[in-house]
Amino acid sequence: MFLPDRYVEGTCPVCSNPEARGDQCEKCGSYLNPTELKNPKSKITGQTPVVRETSHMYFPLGQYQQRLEKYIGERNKRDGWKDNVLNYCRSWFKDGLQDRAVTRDLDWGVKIPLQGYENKVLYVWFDAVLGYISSTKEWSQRVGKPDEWKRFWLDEKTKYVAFIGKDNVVFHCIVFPAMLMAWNETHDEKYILPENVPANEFLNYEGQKFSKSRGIGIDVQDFLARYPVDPLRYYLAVSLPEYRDSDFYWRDFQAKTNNELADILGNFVNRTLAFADRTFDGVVPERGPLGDHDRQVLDILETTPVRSGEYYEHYRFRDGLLEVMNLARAANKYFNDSEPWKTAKSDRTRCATTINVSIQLARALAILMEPVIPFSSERIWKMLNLGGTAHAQSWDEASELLVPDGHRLGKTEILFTKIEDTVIEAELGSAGGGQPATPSAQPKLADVKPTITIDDFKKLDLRIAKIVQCENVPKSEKLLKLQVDVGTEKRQIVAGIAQNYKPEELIGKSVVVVFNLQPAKLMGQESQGMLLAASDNDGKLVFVAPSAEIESGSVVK
RNA sequence: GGCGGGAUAGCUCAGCUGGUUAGAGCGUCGGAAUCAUAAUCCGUAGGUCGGGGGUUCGAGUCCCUCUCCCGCUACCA
Repeated sequence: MFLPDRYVEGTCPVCSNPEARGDQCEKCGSYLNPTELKNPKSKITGQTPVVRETSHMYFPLGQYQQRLEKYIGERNKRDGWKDNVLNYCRSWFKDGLQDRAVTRDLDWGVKIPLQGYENKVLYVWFDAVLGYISSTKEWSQRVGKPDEWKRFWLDEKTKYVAFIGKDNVVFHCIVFPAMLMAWNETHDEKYILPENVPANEFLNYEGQKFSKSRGIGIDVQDFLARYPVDPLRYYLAVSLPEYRDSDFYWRDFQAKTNNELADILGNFVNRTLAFADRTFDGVVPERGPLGDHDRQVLDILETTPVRSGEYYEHYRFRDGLLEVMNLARAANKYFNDSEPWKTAKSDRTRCATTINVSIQLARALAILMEPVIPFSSERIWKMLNLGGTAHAQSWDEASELLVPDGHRLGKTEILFTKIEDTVIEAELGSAGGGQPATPSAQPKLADVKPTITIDDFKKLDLRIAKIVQCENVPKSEKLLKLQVDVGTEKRQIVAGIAQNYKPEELIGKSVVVVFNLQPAKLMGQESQGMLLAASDNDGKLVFVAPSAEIESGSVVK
């Protein structure tokens, strides 16, 4: 078989690290080809791999370095790229871009659609980015407009922004643009290049990394079956990992939903419409002469779309959203300061003006919040009984007072339901605060291996061994060095169970070992065999032991 | 161990090329108000900007070092 690059191990030509992988040296970070390694060894068998001739297709990435640097420089100047993205790219340019093989000799993956290449597949990141284009083509066929995809990829006026996580910067800033440049050189169809790649950091879950296999995190389907989508969208927008990793905390989710969405935004819309309903029979009252309070809040209304829009244009979503929420806060203050419940009795004109302006504010909020909470925005729009959709309104006209006097309002309803403590506690598990939620999905079992014969099994020589001595392996996090008695002799076994057992608690214990395993060196320590242990999905690990006392060296079969 | 990213108010985070009394949202506490999903509004408190050096007239912001977190990776049960 052809070894995948990463299964070839050898000495790094850059930093002489003896354990560099065929695709990358972990020590110095260099990206390598397997043949660049000195003393290459198969990671599977330990044998020296033989270089077998095969033909691969290469992408001449090196030829594009200058153009890529120019391209990124220009786009940065035009659209302001993020520092972390630029730094990442610079380090690549500094090392010099290398030509990259874009095919692999694997039996899975996207096949090369050419004669003579039946056994080859595309390198995963080469086809993944192309999938962006393929999927729009597929979509346009499905909707019966086979050319519609061209609007996305071939129209110079289209602004292509790649929203990604920090681990994908190189493919979206360097590899994919180079691929598109290469195509554009020789074809009449000219593809557009990313205008910006505002990579985010990572979103974690209750202080831990999201992990599907370990069941850590949220299953969106599952989540949406229990909660409406808008609070999640709001929470994600407000805690987006724009500059550093951030966390999804259930407590925080609850607080943002209750204290911000429901209390500030939802309550303003509600108190305004409820007031209009009761005092003006659900009809927009006439806006009279403006007072100081009116003018103040209208000033804020006027600048909000501009300021917020400015942030959004620069991919600063948290700040953009904060500006809009500040408008909602100002609206509440305005309502308070104007005291319409008093002027309703003392100064009807004044009261009418306050409510009129408040309704204009509600309309503006529906439009300005729409990118983040589209469904709730449409609900506000309906409550205001305005035609069309909030989505279709012009951002810049959000600040105009377009709800006419005498307009009949729709039915008022609660916009956001608060999340009770008990619900959050249930999510966190009865064990209580701060703990990650128990995975709702079934734990994933290890892949089932192919059936073996009894003869295969007989190749294993399993024996009972008693641990007579045990110590930590220096500079290792997982390894313990064991001296075991296997009846006829003593052996040294290195086992990766240091995170689950302390050396002293193992002494005197009987375990099962693989007696005829080829010896290996781990962290410089000779290991003559292998200790059997069981592990679960959370990395918990227990060694296998006989159920009763039995002589060391006994054969397990 | 290697590589990378962090460490700023109780919490979540902003602080650009170093420059006046370090900011926001939420939370705390006190007050006002009562139209509203007990929602709102005002005010208050709270930080040796992880520790220690250094550069500088001046550092959260630059350099060195240490500590601690997190991730990846190597150790493969």
